[in-house]
Amino acid sequence: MHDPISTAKQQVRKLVLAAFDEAKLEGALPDFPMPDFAVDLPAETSHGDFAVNAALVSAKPFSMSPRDIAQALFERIKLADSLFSKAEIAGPGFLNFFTDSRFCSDVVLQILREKDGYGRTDTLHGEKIMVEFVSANPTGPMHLGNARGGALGDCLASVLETAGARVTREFYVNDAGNQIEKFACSLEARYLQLYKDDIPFPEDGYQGEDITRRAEEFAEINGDSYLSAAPQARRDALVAYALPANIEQLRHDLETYRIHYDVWFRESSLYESGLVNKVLGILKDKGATYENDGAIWYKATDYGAEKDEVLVRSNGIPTYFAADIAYHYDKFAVRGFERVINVWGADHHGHVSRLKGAMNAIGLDGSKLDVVLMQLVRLVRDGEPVRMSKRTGKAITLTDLLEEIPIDAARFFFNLREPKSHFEFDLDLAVKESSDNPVYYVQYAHARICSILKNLDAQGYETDNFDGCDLSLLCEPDELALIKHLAKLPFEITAAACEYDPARITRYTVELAGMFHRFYTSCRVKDCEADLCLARTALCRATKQVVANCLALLKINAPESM
RNA sequence: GUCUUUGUAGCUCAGUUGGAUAGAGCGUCCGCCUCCUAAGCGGAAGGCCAGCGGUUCGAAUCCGCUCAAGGACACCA
Repeated sequence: MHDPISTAKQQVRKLVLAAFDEAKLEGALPDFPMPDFAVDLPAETSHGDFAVNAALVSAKPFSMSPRDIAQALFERIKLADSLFSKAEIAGPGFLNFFTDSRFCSDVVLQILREKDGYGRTDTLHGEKIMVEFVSANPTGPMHLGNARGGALGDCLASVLETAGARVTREFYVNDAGNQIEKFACSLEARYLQLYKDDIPFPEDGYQGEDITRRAEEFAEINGDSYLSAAPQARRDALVAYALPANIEQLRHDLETYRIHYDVWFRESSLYESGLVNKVLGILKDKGATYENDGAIWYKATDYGAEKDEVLVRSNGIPTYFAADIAYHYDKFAVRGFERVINVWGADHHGHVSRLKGAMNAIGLDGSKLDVVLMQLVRLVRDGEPVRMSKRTGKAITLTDLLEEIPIDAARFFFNLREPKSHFEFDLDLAVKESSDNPVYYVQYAHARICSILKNLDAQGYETDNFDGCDLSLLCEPDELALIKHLAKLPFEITAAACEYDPARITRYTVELAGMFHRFYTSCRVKDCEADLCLARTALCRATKQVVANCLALLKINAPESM
């Protein structure tokens, strides 16, 4: 529950502000408030562990040169009893702070103590958050966009949990509305085609083989008994069979992908509970609707939109938009989520402001809804783009993908980049079980550590009890770099949670693996002096713990051997 | 046309919210196993941060315009 980086940053800030107050009292600096300044982690190790730009940002208001301000502050900074052993003025006026060896020792001890709890913070204070993701249409199998959305949403939820939120993972089942109608007509055509020639397939129907397969399954159970049934009854029966089967398939495929939902929320339940009508009533009472051409419209233009939207079609059936407003009413007003995050494909971006506006219109706070827009995936094989339209039926499905590449690789790759990046998924690379593939690089680090510990253990070395271990012996550059990176995990979790970017953790893990491999190459654990050996064993164990914690969060296996 | 995302090494991408000499992986070239896993490590080459202006101590990052690519603009979801 403790973040070493944030703690150190706060201490730096306090030290600088105390020095500033003293300098003001002594007349060395003018009696102005200190402007906001940053405490950064420099990329360059020679710039110390924490860099402060206070002197640069205050140069103008103080009408002084940055170096002079830095000097005045530097002379009054008291490092006694702090986490730092040294401060210095550098470059145009930065104040750089160097951590004491105690900082690194404490980090290793903290990890060994907190074990799989290391990385957790209370940043979000138990906030009740829903993450709704994938929510693929139950009219067919999932595609690669769902694969990305799944890995992203699931890991985002994990990151929020690790940052202290109470998170619900939810799948919105679109089991009502137009696409179900289309689904029914497609199934009906396939069913009839089993028995008759010259049955036309609907022009806008779902052409996937899965539809044909469901129709065949239905025929195996019911035979031709529905040939003579009334069309509506026939379609209802087909949907009553195929829809639950499809939903079960979605659930199964997602479980295979290691995604487990807390709630499967059905769109149809919004009609059954009357919530859609209730929300339409609220909008009407607020005067936010009007009638035109037999349809009920929502005055979106009153709430910042460019044009109005249909809520109820002239045929009396509410639109998806109406149901979505009701759905979000349910999320906030009925179930009391403090924050809701929806992971959507970027092709839905136009819907974001409309929905938020409508939430405001019915008295909710649209700013509590955050939508993570994810750019769609472009699949590439042999350097050629692969089309993935559901309607062509030639789509690569999530299931196809997972048969072709390991789940570890899929989850890793789909979480390697920011949601908003235009993603090019190289199938050939993901399939490769070689060092080109970064997931193996990370897993190998874990396996390597396990192997070291196993060897030490077999030879009678202590690998689990580090009482009295002198961790200050860890002072090689590669050791310090590794420990300082270990220290960043809680900070990275917080950043990933705040920025809705779980890919930060994947990248952090790759960097961590690299630092371990470097440490491994330059520092031998075995065959060195006993105290140093014990300290390095402790560092190995701590590193193993952090790699394992990250991979657990991403739901990627951490192998003991490879 | 309007809105939106993106443009950084040959390729795929980072860049800690405006900081110091712009980084990593892959690919290319050159090295490193008598030794805890070489699925590893080190080094070299590779850049007008799409372009032009602006804001200030300081810009890949912020604000305009231009160019290029993806996406959205339904009584679909």
